[in-house]
Amino acid sequence: MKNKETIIHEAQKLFSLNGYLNTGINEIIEVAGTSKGGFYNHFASKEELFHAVLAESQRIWREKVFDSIKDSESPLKTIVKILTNYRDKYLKDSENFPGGCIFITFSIELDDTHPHLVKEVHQGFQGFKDLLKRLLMEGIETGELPDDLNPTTVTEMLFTGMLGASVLFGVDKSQTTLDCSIDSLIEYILMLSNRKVINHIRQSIPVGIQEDCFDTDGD
Amino acid sequence: MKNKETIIHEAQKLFSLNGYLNTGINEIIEVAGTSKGGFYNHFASKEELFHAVLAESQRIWREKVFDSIKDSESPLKTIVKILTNYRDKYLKDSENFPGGCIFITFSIELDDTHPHLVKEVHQGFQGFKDLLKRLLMEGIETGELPDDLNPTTVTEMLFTGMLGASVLFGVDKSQTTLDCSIDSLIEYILMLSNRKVINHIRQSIPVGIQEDCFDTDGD
DNA sequence: TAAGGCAGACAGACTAGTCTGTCTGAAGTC
DNA sequence: GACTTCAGACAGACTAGTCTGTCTGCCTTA
Repeated sequence: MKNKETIIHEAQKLFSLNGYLNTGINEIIEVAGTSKGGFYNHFASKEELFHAVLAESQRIWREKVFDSIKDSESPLKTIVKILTNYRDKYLKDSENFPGGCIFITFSIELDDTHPHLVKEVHQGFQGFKDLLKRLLMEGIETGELPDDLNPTTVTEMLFTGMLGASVLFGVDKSQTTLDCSIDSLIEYILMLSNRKVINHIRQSIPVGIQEDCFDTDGD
Repeated sequence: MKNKETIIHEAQKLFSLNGYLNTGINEIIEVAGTSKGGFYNHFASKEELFHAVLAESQRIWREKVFDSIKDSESPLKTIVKILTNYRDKYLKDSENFPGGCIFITFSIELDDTHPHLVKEVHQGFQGFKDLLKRLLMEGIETGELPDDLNPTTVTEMLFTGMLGASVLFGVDKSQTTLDCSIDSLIEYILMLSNRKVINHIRQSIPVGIQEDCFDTDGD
């Protein structure tokens, strides 16, 4: 591996663990086995390294999350495959991302202080949400999902579930917890796929309702 | 407001926005309208301030999230109230937490580099999960929830959903998105509360299943 | 006068980035 | 093949500025 690639790879790991702002150039060059001169020969600034790491992370993310997904497969199968890929091939990839999902780390760390850096990250989030929504709408078309299902709501549920699972995994590093989180999401989307039953349920639950729809104790 | 309280309050806001490591003492004392001497007269170190801010944040969190929750209410009502409180009274509280959930910020930022600082945060996460699980089990006892519901799985789903909603809200600052995320969670728990229907669904969906349970295109 | 609270100069360790010089290996010439 | 030239990768001392934390002394209040 060339020096530049080594720097990107090691920086990616350190950024994933410590964040961008709290990883020093000195730390990076030490781990990468190079020097200030070696570093600044390849990168004009730390920020340029950030963009290189982000691009590489996105490449790996796509590679992992969309692994063995065929266009011919049903939309629902694709969503489930994305969820398991995200869990097993991306989040558990401690070689590239030992500190957990690097996009969440960047986002939390930089969104209020360095918005220009995370703009790209947020665009990635939005793009992924759009993809999920598109798959859900395709699922409605193919009949796998009920046609009164709200794709926006379900997309939000899936996406926040994935974000939350990553955060929690970063916290306790427990693969069991992670498995459970993602399994719950899969269960959720499969539950929705049973059309007759779900139609009946959803009719009685408008969005935004709070207390008055379940009077079990009759107060 | 006394000088010490002002420092804690302003530090809380800055930590919420920039994180702990990336907020300087100079920035804090400037916003708080004091000086190094004024600061170190009240706090032995920046770390001592961290603990003071954390304690204050936890106090506010409890106050907001458990606001107007009565012991007499049904477990399911309590869960829904916690979810709406979390959204409307805690996450939208830009006076105290302009940068979003401070516990997630701390957790993401510090879990790999300063584990001793976030230990308390993670204990708080666990305590809240335990509370949710207890409420779910109570709900099963009262008959609001089906008795074959897996409290661990549902707890995980609710908790990761809340985490994810906070992260996403921190990203796009859209109250609409936040409302949608939390509404989806409420919808989810209400969906589970319909016992007869859910029993039927859940029988056919074992945890951890992936592709082979929905052969819609028969390959 | 005594004491606590606080302002701000300061120390020393850190940061990102610069600059000078060295070393290696490829290309060109005899 | 032997020698020269030179581009560019790289090492590491350096600058300028930031960080946390210390210390002295002033100012207010009792």
